[in-house]
Amino acid sequence: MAAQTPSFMAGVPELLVLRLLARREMYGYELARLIRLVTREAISLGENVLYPALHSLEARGLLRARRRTVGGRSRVYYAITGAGRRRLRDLTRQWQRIAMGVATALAGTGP
Amino acid sequence: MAAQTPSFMAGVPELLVLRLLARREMYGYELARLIRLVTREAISLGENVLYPALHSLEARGLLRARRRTVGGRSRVYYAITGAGRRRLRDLTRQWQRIAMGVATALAGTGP
DNA sequence: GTACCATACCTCGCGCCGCGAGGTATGGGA
DNA sequence: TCCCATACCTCGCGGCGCGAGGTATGGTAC
Repeated sequence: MAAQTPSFMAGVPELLVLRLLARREMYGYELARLIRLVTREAISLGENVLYPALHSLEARGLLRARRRTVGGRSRVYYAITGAGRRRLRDLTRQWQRIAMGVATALAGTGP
Repeated sequence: MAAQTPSFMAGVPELLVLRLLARREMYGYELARLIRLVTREAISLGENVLYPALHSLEARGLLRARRRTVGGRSRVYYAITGAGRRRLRDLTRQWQRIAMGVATALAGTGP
């Protein structure tokens, strides 16, 4: 019924994850830190958001996961697939369309 | 489980409605058309999205509704309240924070 | 050796909300 | 009379963020 805190976050985790993994292979914990860094603390994804998102993306064939042990630590590295890159392009376009629309509306005359 | 089409639209209707009503009192159907116009077709809110949003905003005291008959047509006009304007400021800040973060992340070197 | 923290992964359940798919009523022009 | 634009509404599905939990291990400090 009542909207408490509309988060504006819908779809953003998927977009950011695909975007960052398009640069290089990474593991979950690393992604979480990098997202905070790269958005200058504006966006912070909890692990309860990040991990389910990664699993979903992998299940849909947009990411590929492989287990590696680095420095005694076991990690799950994720790499973007071809389908993932296509998806990234789509999402980027969608995001820019919406963001442009909102920006235009907000910019209209007056307070 | 699987995300089909993450819409990036969460919270956007509320933000746009408050923004446009901050300029002047309007009725639902008018809002729907104006949103398409003001976002240059980038955003189009169906009435199934708009009306529940208006009801929710009214129930939360962010809008005030009054019935008027204009040219034989019965319309429900909505006006923003003081709480509505405060909410608008909050949402605008939140939106800009997220949008800024995403833009920064997307702008990072190379696709 | 043990307390503690950062690292690194995970799940469950709630609740919000967009959205497809419907429905009703009326005024005005063809 | 038919039809369309206007003007309002509801129900139900399903995605998804997010709070709140849980587990295991390596390194550092006491």
